[in-house]
Amino acid sequence: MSVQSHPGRPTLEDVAAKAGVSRATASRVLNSSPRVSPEAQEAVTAAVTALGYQPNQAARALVTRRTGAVAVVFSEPEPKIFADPHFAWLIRAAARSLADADVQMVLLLVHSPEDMARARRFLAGGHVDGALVFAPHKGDQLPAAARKLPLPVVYAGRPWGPLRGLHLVDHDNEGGGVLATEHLIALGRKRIGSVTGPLDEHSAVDRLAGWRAATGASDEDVALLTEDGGFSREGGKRAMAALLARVPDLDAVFVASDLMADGALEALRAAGRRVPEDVAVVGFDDHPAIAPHTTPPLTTVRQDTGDQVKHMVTHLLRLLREEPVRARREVLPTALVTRGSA
Amino acid sequence: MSVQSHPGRPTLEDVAAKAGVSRATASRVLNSSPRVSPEAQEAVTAAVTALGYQPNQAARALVTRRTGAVAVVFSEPEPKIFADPHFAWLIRAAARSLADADVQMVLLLVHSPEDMARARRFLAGGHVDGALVFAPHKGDQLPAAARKLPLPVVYAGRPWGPLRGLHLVDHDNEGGGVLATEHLIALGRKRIGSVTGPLDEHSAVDRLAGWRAATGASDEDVALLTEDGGFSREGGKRAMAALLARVPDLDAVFVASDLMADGALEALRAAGRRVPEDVAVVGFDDHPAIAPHTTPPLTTVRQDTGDQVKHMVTHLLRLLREEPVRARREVLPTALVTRGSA
DNA sequence: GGCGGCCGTGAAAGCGCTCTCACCAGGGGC
DNA sequence: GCCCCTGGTGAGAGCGCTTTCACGGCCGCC
Repeated sequence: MSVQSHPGRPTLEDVAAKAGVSRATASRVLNSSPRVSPEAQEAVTAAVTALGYQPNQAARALVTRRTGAVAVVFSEPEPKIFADPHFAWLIRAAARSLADADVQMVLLLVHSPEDMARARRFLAGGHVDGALVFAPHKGDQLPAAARKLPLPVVYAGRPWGPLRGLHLVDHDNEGGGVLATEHLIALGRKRIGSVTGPLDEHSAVDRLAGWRAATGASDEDVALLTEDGGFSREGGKRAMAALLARVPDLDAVFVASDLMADGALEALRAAGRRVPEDVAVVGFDDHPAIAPHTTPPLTTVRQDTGDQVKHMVTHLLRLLREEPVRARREVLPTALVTRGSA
Repeated sequence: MSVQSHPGRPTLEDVAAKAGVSRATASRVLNSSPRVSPEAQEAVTAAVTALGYQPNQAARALVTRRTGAVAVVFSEPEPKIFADPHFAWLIRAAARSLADADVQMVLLLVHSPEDMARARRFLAGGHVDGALVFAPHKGDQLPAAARKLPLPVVYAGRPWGPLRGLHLVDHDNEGGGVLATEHLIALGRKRIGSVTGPLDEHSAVDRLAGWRAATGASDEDVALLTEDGGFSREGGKRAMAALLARVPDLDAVFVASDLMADGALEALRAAGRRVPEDVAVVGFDDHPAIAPHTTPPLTTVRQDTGDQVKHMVTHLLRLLREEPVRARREVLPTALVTRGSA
C-alpha cells in the first residue's frame, strides 16, 4: 500500500508522509542540514529510496534561484570547430569537470551574429548560473555583451578589450614561446623563424612575443621570419612553404600550434628538408592526438588544456558560491616536451 | 519612476502592473493565447520591452512540467571523441538544430560506467524533456536503461537490442554499401575488398552487408577480402596494408568511412599502388573536412549527418508535443559522390 | 426588448520546493 | 526552583508562473 494517493512522480510531501516527518525536515535531510536527528535522517533516507524520489529541479530552482546549470560558450567561426581537434578536447574537458561538480553543461556554439543574439538572450534569460566563455578573437562582441550581464563568467585565455573585472584562466603563452625558442637557440640554430597563429588571438600574439623576446628580432626580422598559419593544418603548411621560399637558409622554426606544425612538417618534407637535421621544429600544445604521432615526433610546448578547463570550472563554482577567489586571473605554466623534431 | 518597488529582475507581476492588466492577461500575451485584445497585447508587449522582462524559466517549468531542454548523449569510448571529426560535426549539427527550435542542449559525454550511472540519474531526474542518443556499440547499457525511463528518446542509427518501441533516424547504410560496390563493379574491377568499421556497430555491419550483397561474396571471401579498420585513420591504414599483403591482386576497395579511407590511401601510397589506376577506392560519409581534400579526392557515399540530426530533432520535438509521428523509424537515403579515387 | 452565447478579463489556486519563524522539550546555571 | 539556552521539529509563507473558473459586457438573434 502506497502512501501516495496520486499518480506521477513522488514529491517531497510523499517522502515526508512515508517517513512520518514534516516536509521541512525531509527537505533538511535532502540538503544535509546539520540539525536533524539520526532517526529522522534515516527514516527520510529510507523513504527516498523506497519511493525512488527525485527532487523536482524546477521547484528547487524557483526558490533557490539556482539552476544548477552552466553555459559553455564557444565563439568561433564555423570551420574551426570541425577541423581543430582542440575543440573536441575542450568540450570533453568541460563536460568532465562540470559533471564531476554535478552541474549540467549547456553547450552554446556561436558562429554568426544571429547565434550571438540568441546566446545573449539565453544568458540573460536566467537559464544558467554562470558561463565558461571561449571567445579569443579580436572584435568578438560576446565579452562586451557578457560583462553587462549579472552573470559570473570565466574566460579561457585573454579576450580582447578591457580586462578590468574579468575572470580568466590563461596559459603562459609568452613564456612557452620563450621556452621553445630558447631550446632552438641552445641547439645552436641561427636562423629561427616562426609560424604564428592568427594575430587576432591573444594566445597567438603572446607566443610570437615569446619568440621575439628570445630571438631579439627587429621589426624587419619579424616581417621576414614569421608567417601567419591561422592555427590550421593547411595554414601551417602554406606558411612553412612561404617561409622556406623567403628564407632558404632557415634552420629552425617555432610553430605556434601542433596542428600547424603537422602541416609545417609536411611542407618541409615536400621541400626536401630533413627534420631536425636541416630544420628543427618546435610546436605548441602537446596535443595528445598529434604531437606524439607526427614524423618525426614533435618537440613541443606543453599546455594542459584539461587543467585549464578544470581551473575555469573551479573558479566559476567559487564565484557561484560567492566564495572569495584568490585572483581574478590565473596564468598556468607551460613546459617544453622534447621529442624528435628539435 | 519605475513600477517595480523591489529590486532584481522584473516579474510578470511588474509587467502586468505597467501594462495595466492582470498577471493572467500578461501571461496570455507571452504565450500568444488567441483570446487577447489587440490593445492588451500591445500594452503588454510594450511593458515587456520597457522593463527588459525575461520570464523565469524555473517558475514556468514548475507549472508546465516542461524544462525546455533536451539532452544529447554520446556513449562512446574516450579516444574516439577526439580523433573522429564526425563527432564535432554531430555536436555542431545538434547545437544548431536545437537552437533553431529554441530548446537548450545539455551535452552528456559517457565514457565510463560511472558516467553511465550519472547520465541515467540525470535523465531520470527530470532535468530535460527528452534525449537524443548516440550509442552505436553492441553491449552498451544506455539504450536498455533509457527505455525504462518515461522520457522520449530518439536514437541516431540502430542501437543494439530489441528495436520495439524505439524511435530512431538511420541512414541507409546497406544501400550505400551497395552503391559504392556497384560503382566499383561498373568500373570493371574484379577483386574488390572492403575495409570495414568495427562490427559491434550496426552501421559498420550494414555497410559490409551492402558490399557483400553487391559482390555476392562467400563466407571465405569475407574472411579474405575484408578487414576491420575500427573507424579510425590509423585502423584504416593498417587494415589496408593487411588486405594488400593478403590479396596482392586487389584492384578496388570499399572503405566504410572517409577517415579510414584517408588512412587507406596512405597505405596504398606506401605500397606503391596508384589510385585509382591500380586500386580504386570508395569511402563513406562524404565528410566535408576529409573527402574533398585527400589525394586523390575521394569518391565516397554521401550521408547527410546534419540532415540526420535535424530529423532526430524534429522527431523528438514532435514526440514532446505529443503529436503523431509518421513512423518510429526513419531511414535516410545515401548517394554516391564521384571524385578522383574511383 | 429579452435572452443566449461569446469574448476578453481578473481572481485565485496551485505547481514542489526552501527557509524563516515559532514552538517544545530538556538540560544546565544561578 | 526558575530561567535561559539549545537542538530538533513543524506550520506556513512564498518563489514566479500557468490555467481554471467565474464574471461582466456586448453582440446578434428571435
